[in-house]
Amino acid sequence: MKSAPTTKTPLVTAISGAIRKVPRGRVSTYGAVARAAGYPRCARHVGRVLRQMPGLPWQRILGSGGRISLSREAALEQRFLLEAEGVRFSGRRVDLKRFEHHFPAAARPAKVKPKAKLTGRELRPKL
DNA sequence: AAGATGACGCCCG
DNA sequence: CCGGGCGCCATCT
Repeated sequence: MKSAPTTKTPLVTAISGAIRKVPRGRVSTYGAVARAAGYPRCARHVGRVLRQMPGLPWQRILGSGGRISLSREAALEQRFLLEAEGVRFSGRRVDLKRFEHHFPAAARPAKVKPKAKLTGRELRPKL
């Protein structure tokens, strides 16, 4: 097999827990889930968890801006499942204003390196 | 132990 | 709006 069956690291537990809280008819994003789980910089790992943990409402997790971040076919299925539970699309994306699930409160940021508070390109002076 | 990976996110042109 | 690039970071090989 390719990867470990159920690698239950704290990160996986926290992230899958957050994903499970997204109710039917609502959606969230990789980044939001990561933050809610206490791992603000681990948006990428959310996808990994969705892949390895069975039983998660994977279709409710979207990329930033409410866009589906899966390959064509899988994207079709995700959209289909979401529409089936009442989530509607505006073009290629879901209107997060109306369907995004708001997590109560992000657990205390797990031991993530303090690093900089700046985001994305900004922490790179590039000059 | 070092390098590669990836269901991401953000900025730029 | 879209593609190109790079930063993040836990896991996997």
